[in-house]
Amino acid sequence: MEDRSLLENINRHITLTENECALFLSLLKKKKIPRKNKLLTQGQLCDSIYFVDCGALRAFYLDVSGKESTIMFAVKDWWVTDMYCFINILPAMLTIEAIEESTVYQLKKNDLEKLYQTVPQFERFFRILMQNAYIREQLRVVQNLSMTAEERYDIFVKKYPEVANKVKQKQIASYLGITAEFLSMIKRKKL
Amino acid sequence: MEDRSLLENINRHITLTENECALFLSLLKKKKIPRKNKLLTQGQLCDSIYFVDCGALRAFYLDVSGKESTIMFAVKDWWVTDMYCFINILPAMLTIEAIEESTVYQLKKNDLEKLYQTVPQFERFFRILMQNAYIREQLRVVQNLSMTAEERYDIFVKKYPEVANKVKQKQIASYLGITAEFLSMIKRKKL
DNA sequence: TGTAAACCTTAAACTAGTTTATTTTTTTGT
DNA sequence: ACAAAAAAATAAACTAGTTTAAGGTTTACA
Repeated sequence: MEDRSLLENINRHITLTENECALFLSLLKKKKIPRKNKLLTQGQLCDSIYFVDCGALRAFYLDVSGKESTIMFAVKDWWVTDMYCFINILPAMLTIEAIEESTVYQLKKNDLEKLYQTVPQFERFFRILMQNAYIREQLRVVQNLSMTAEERYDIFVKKYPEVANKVKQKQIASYLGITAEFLSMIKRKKL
Repeated sequence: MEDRSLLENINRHITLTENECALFLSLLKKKKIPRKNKLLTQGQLCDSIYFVDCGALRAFYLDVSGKESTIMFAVKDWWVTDMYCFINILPAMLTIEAIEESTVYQLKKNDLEKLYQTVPQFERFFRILMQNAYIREQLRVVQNLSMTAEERYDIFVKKYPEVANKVKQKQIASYLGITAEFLSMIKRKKL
């Protein structure tokens, strides 16, 4: 078995029996996503959540004018989906794209619901997951409201150095809510 | 008993026995917060989460330069706390203030942990609560990144009309991440 | 290995939103 | 009901971040 990182991720918060582990693993489907391919495309029904085993992905919103806003990067050990559309089983607002070749475990909405019923501990696991996600997004809102682009850039690089090294500058800019040109200016100023 | 709105809030997502209900209610402490008083002050240990029975409150972050950023408004049926500091039992980063006289139910962190153990259904309840909170914040991030202040204002008024009518304009401005002066300009333009 | 495409930089003109200051209006506590 | 304080409006000068456009550099893949 080579699903260690996923099980470790789960064991950090709940304790499962052998059988429960086996059941959980049986619901997952391993997927390999080549670089630049999409795990989810805007408009397509979003019925799955994904755990990243390796690689790096980016979730972004494409507005009518063609501008991309990066919502999140997902690297090893992150869970990713378009949560709003996943929960309400709606066509996705977000697109999720592999920045580099990635391997993910897919868990379908129906199977997750089944899981909640047969192994209620997963309610706890996802409660903690959602809690952390909420806290993270709320912190980001505070920062977007109260800080300059430069401050936000510094914090981003400090908080996610592996991501900052891996992704394109224009993608970082679109995560920070600024243009690639302005980010370039910010960086020059630092030299 | 006059705790109907809280129990209805909970029954929307989980089903409790009489005993479980009674246990839950026994952990709550009703608090009346006069207008302009604080439920939580920046720097003070945040060990409770609150359910708003009536009234209206505002959670905001005060930065070093003295600028306030409104993180959320909480009216009837909302849960509110400084989630990051609540979860990690840290001094609060946020201040929560009553905009008008409000009544809340206080639930302490320790009691919530107890509740998770004795009535695991609450894991489900708070899983759903956190999920909704996450989705809400994520949507806000998308809007902050991709929309102008005017668009964000229109959406805010449409989404939370009761709040928009109740709170001061400068508080709405600080929720949108703009100055009160600029919001004033936006509104004039609409006439 | 070459070449097209994507990315990054630079810079000048521009604009959305800020700052500061003054006046008017509304709210509040007594 | 009144005085004081807080909030809202207006306006001019300013600045953080955008837009457009051009040139230079790296990346991808045929």
